[in-house]
Amino acid sequence: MTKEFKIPNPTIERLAIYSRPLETLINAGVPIVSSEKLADLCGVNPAQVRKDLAYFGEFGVRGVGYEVQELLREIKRILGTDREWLLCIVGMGNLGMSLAANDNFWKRGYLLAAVFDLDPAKVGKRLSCGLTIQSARRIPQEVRDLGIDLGIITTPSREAQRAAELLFKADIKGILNFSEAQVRKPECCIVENVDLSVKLENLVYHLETLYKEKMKK
Amino acid sequence: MTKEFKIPNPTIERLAIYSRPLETLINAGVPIVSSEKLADLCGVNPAQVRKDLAYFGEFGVRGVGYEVQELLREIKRILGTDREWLLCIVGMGNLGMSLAANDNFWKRGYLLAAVFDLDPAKVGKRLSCGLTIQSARRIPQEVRDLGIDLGIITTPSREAQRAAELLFKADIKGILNFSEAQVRKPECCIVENVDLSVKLENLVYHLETLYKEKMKK
DNA sequence: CCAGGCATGTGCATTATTTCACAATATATC
DNA sequence: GATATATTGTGAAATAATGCACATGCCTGG
Repeated sequence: MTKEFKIPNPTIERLAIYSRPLETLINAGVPIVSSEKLADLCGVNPAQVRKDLAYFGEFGVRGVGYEVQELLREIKRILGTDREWLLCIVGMGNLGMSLAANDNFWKRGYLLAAVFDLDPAKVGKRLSCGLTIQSARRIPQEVRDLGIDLGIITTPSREAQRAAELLFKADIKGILNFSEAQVRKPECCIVENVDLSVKLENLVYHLETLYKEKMKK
Repeated sequence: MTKEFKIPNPTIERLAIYSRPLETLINAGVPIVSSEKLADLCGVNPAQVRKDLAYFGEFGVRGVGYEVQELLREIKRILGTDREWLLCIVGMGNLGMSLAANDNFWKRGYLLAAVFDLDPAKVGKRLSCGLTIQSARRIPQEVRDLGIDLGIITTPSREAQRAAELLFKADIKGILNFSEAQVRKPECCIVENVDLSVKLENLVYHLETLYKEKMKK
């Protein structure tokens, strides 16, 4: 099939999800996995798994299942995580520092190439990963020079726009925005927002609703 | 209208999103906001804003707009963030520590009541917020005693299930799971997964796709 | 007190996503 | 080699979410 048309966004997110248990299965030496098993491991519908994969090709063998290693390789190729991506972090507060030190990020072929902060007091500080915090003013230059692909914004909300502008100046292609602010962006740059409290509030809503329903009965 | 039936999940997530610029507008002393303005601030469609709100009542005035303070109050009431929620964090690695210190979380009426770790070496360490890291073994007892509503899992993936089990033992109602592992859970507990690398991979996919398309032309 | 303007609330069409159900096709068994 | 069994790939149905377009109703100014 391999239609390159209109892949649903949820499909992309799930492909990343699928890759987690696949890694585990590889470590466990499991050679083959069925859509049913994989779906179960990810908490989704088996037909969903098959359809998601079918957007990109026929990776399975009927009556058998999917070869685990091959499937993971294909998913990585689809997502683009089979090559190295250079990243930088802007905003070395708690969250920024924690991401810089977070294995889950860096073990998957992402390479943290620079870290910046708007606060002069933080500039010059050395991280355990070997990088030194640079002034955010250096972003346009440094991002270009190093060929950084992607920026992560972990500044306070009020500084997020400024951080973003600096990244735009370097013609950065993508931004992962952990601040709560909506960032105004040029056409050419993709911004993905990750608002951690939204998830928390979502959870609270569902708990509250559950509780209210219980009260009614 | 006030149908309490079948609220779309995306609606809930957006309500939380709407509350961010509303806080800013309040600080700026703006009394009224239109669905168009709010939609613009959040990067969504104005009709969407109106429809989302309409699920829960009529909060606006036709020909005028929404009273900012009242709207925020209503949204908080809907989400359940108008009352205090007690939280605990399990897994005091980089991410756990960073969340514990993250204002965005605690300023919104959430109260961090306890922090735990499975690693004995970390137990006893004191955080800047005043809490002391406790052994995860104490979770069932402590969560009950303090009446903690909600747990945040920031352990490595391989320990996530164990952390979750301990929380289940205390009959916790909700879990925000930052590990990459899918957690098997009983019916009565709501688990919300937040996989930070998924977002990164999503971004990478879109960049890669954009790039490939550019190559074709 | 009425008319004009404006922004909400909402029925309905459209679009997107999920799930079902089954044909297709591989392997294992006899 | 035929048959039973398993599991994929996929069209079509069902479900969910979005966005349009306009009737509705409030406010202002004359």
